[in-house]
Amino acid sequence: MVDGVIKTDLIAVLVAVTAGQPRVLTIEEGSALPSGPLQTGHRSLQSGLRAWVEQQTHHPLGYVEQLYTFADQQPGARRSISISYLGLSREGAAEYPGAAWHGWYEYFPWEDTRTDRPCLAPIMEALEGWAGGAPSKRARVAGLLGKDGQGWNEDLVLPRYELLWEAGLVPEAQRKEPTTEGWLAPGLEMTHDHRRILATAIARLRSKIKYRPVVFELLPREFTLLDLQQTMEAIAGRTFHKPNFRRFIEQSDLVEETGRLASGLAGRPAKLFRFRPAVLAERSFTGTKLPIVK
Amino acid sequence: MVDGVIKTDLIAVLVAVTAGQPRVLTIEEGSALPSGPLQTGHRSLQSGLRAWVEQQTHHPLGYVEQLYTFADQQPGARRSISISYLGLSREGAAEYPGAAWHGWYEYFPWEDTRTDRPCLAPIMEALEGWAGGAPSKRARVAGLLGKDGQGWNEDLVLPRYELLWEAGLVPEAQRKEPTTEGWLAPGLEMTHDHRRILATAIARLRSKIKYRPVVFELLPREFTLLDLQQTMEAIAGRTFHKPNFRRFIEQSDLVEETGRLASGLAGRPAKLFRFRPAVLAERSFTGTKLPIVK
DNA sequence: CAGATTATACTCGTTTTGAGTATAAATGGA
DNA sequence: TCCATTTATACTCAAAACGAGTATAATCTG
Repeated sequence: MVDGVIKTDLIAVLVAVTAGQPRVLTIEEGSALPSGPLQTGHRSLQSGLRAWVEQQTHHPLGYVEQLYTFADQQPGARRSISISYLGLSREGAAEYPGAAWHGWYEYFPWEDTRTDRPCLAPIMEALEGWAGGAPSKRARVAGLLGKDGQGWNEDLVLPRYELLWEAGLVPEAQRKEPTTEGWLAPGLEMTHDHRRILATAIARLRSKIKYRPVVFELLPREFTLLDLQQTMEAIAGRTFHKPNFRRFIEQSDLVEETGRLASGLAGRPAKLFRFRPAVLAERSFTGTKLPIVK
Repeated sequence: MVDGVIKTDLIAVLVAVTAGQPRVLTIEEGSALPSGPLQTGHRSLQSGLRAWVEQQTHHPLGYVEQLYTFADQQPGARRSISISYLGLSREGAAEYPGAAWHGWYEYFPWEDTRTDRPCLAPIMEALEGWAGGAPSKRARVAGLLGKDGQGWNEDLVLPRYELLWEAGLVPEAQRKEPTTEGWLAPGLEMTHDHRRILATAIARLRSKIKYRPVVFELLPREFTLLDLQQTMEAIAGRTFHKPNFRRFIEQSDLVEETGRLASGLAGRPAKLFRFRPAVLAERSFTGTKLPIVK
């Protein structure tokens, strides 16, 4: 093996939000993300990624941004590099055999604070058992999970996952060094470090949506303000204060009325909006915080 | 050449702030960043980076975070991947032959808005000439450079550099397709795409410093509030309102008094501060905007 | 000791947040 | 038909944060 010469994989986390649930495009029964090796024929990293995703899922790749580059440390085996990407899109009508959309909270049930989280209590208990009397470990658990949801920071998806890994509460951790068969946190598993990559993608999207207008990649051309709010709530895993959310959207000059009304549903019909052209051409939306309900 | 097997380089942007000037560690007379191929002996990407930086500059690598992964598209040549990193540190006393700290505004004179920028007028002029009558190009120029510093967004370092590249105003652009010998923007050049990587690093740091307490990596253990302000100003390339900056720091619970006073300089001696332990253990500092002087 | 220099402490009006209430326009069943 | 239900939209109001100043304190220099 020549120094500096290495196998390179491209991995995609493709996200859509359907009916208030964020979903991720998977292959192999939801246990893996679309991926494949970078090949000589690929003109660029992104076009290589595009080729693999379209071959494996027949889903077109829209907005894409780079996430992170990992090195796999397989002892004995050839080293490999994984370059991961986050893509935003909408769930298509056509399904392709082998490809399926899965709710991302199936993989991270503790990350959805919009509803009650029955899983949280046992996780806290297991983590406190793991931390024992060590003050630094106890502080880490408290800082990442918060006391009864107090001070929950939705951006810390990856540190929380890594904490569960260190505590041996996710099956992936058992793969490398199978210790005592203990209690495991709920949530679907993935091959290799794909679940870790998904955690990275969720964190990135949760953080980015606050200061960059990327939501519109996830919505149809026309939508109601409630659609917009629920899409952002789904991603953040939190609920927002409705009047303040509207004010926030108005102030940021994000959308404009189309003049049409939504129909069919119960209650007073909502106005339909579209994103303003300046927003689509990448604009501010800067710095403001989301009006999260306490 | 086997599919998916590729040469991988590690590149470091090491930043320090000395005497109110941000500096970057370079080799080869300031024309290149420390870098080298990933090797079999390297235990991880970061440890490989560490080895190269220490070999080429004898400077220890402290806080490091990944920046971006590029693919080089050399027609005919073997494809290569570059994984770039941002490191924060302090300028050491010892110098190593071949390694040198250069002010980062030597490479991007137009990015330092703390003082007058005589370079800005000719750059605007050249860009307006390039844009001609095309409205989309004119809008892009106006949005990125602002009208006489109005609405300058310090985070857009990379888009501005790319604009200059497209307009043929940086020498790197001439390397690929040497066109007419026109006027060039001031600023030092670098090999390959190293100046582009530096732009990425500056942008990342400017953005990150607003919502994460990373400054302390750049300051000594004890410092005055003015030291802190000037370090942040150097990075942002802007000046802040002093009373409001102090209020901002107090509110964010970032620092605590050490009880000692700075000595030796003119004027009333300043209290010395240190970062609070909770900050070093990665805490909030979230969302707030910097008190920029208008 | 006077003046320059730097640090630090307040003030004050404006904007932005957080939280809540009131009214409007549809649907659906009694 | 009418009334309860549901959803949308429009205001209100106090607290906190922000932007832009001014005033005072403690040093050094000559």
